[in-house]
Amino acid sequence: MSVLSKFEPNTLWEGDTRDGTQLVQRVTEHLRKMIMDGELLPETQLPNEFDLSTLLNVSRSTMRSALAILEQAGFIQRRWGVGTFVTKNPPTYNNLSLNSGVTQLIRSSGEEPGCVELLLATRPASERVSNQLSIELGAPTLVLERVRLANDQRVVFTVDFLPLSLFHNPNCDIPLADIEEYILEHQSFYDFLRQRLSLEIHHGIAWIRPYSAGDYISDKLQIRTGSNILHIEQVDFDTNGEPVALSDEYYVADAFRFYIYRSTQGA
Amino acid sequence: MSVLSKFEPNTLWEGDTRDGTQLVQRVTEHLRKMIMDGELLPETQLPNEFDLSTLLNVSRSTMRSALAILEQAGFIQRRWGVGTFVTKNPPTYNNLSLNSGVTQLIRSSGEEPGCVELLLATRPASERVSNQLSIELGAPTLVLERVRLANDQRVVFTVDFLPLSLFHNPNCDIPLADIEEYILEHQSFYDFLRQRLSLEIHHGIAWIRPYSAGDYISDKLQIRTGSNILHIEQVDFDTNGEPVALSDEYYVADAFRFYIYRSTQGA
DNA sequence: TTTACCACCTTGTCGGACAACAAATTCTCT
DNA sequence: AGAGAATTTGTTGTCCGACAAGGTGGTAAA
Repeated sequence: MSVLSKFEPNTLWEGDTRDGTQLVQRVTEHLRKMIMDGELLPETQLPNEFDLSTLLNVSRSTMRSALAILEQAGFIQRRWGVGTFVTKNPPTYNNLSLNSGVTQLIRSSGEEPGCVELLLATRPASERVSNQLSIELGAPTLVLERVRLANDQRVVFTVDFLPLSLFHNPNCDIPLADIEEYILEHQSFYDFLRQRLSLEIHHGIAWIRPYSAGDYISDKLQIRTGSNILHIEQVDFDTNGEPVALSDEYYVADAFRFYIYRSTQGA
Repeated sequence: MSVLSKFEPNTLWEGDTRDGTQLVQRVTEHLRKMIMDGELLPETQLPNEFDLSTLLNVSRSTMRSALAILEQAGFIQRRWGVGTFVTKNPPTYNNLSLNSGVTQLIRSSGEEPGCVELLLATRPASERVSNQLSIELGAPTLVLERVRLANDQRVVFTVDFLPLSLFHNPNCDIPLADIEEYILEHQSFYDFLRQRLSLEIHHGIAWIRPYSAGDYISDKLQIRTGSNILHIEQVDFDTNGEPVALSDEYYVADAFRFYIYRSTQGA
């Protein structure tokens, strides 16, 4: 009963075609958020599919698609003839499968994000950058270096590369100062891309490797040279599958616990 | 046309209720395998949903659920009113979201897996082990240490912990020698659990961190003390959500490239 | 030549029906 | 009264058919 009531006030989004996202995605997102926010505790049984669909004002088909996605991602488990339950250990915290930015990662760890030693510049694309972003070698790119803070402690050093053509083209011309101002205030590059360029990041592909801090990075993070570092090299793609940004993230060892839910299917 | 023909010989699995797996899962698995094996190349358009469903002999609803899962996992992309396409960069290689064992990881990298310095023993559960496996502190556990080879090169050192009660209880009693023999021949612990104990691993939760090789590990992997190591601590769960095994995997830096597909949803 | 419209193909959503499965309940026989 | 079998109930899994909504390309009109 009390579980049912949690879904009550959601007759929303009926004619809500604002952002073009699909119904299934919005329902999936809604339920995932309820689990991540702790509204639906682990091991609680959800209402049956029919009730759920009527409560959220969608058909059972769409509800089932959403549930299938959530099940594959490890948030819920469905038992034929029994019911649907929130997983015992849903992948809520620091889940690498969810492409949240560094700022949110820090915030979800319950700490206060910050930023120092911001450095904004333009540089010609190196071979690696040009390959990953599918642009010409030497093409001008925007480079954004930041030392990220969690409760005033240096935990991550990030370097972002974006083709300069995104900000400086016949359609728009955004001065670097605007970008710097926005980043200093909001801290999130994703938000900037969405709000100012209406550019939506669809997904990222990350490459994870252990690393040893060189002089430059150890200086940025104020740790000893040779300290353990987790290096994440990530390329972000837009809805069309085109690369948008290349990011290098250097994490101080054990500053965060990164988890991955690994589905055993495909052998 | 040639794309259609690839689905031809699959009127299978109609009355095939062998393992109790759902139709949606089998279809998902089938398509994912086709993509991973290169039968469906990136950016190729799939047949429309109706044709696909008839070709694979399932309803359109089932097909759609499978497609939803594959889309969320980054293998395909659907465009309303246009069609369904294989992603530009499908997460096929060394995808950490798929819980394949080390043996298969090595094999999928095109190298020959091997194993040396196998060590099988029983030890009382430490605090960490007892916590992760939900067993009593000091309860007897099976410990399996292995140095894994890729083309005769030492690349991973793995340590697996399993409650001894799995192998030694009123229902069954498997001597350690049997386990050792099986592992030496087949190398895969997952296979052993499935075949001999009919225990299916449903998923795992991995924790990733950079590490520095101590004396013991550097000796096992024959690298310098203090070398960079990628440490993956993983707990595997069965279908009921109960923990089955705890594994520590120590990867030589850059022996493999680990990728993760990160979906940008949930912000 | 350019533009507006329209037909066609695709995916998205809906609603209902039935099958398969699990658990609780009831019934029956001892 | 107790134990086991049959039934009922509730849930998820699968199927079918219909229509809405978006995209593309061709066609006809301006």
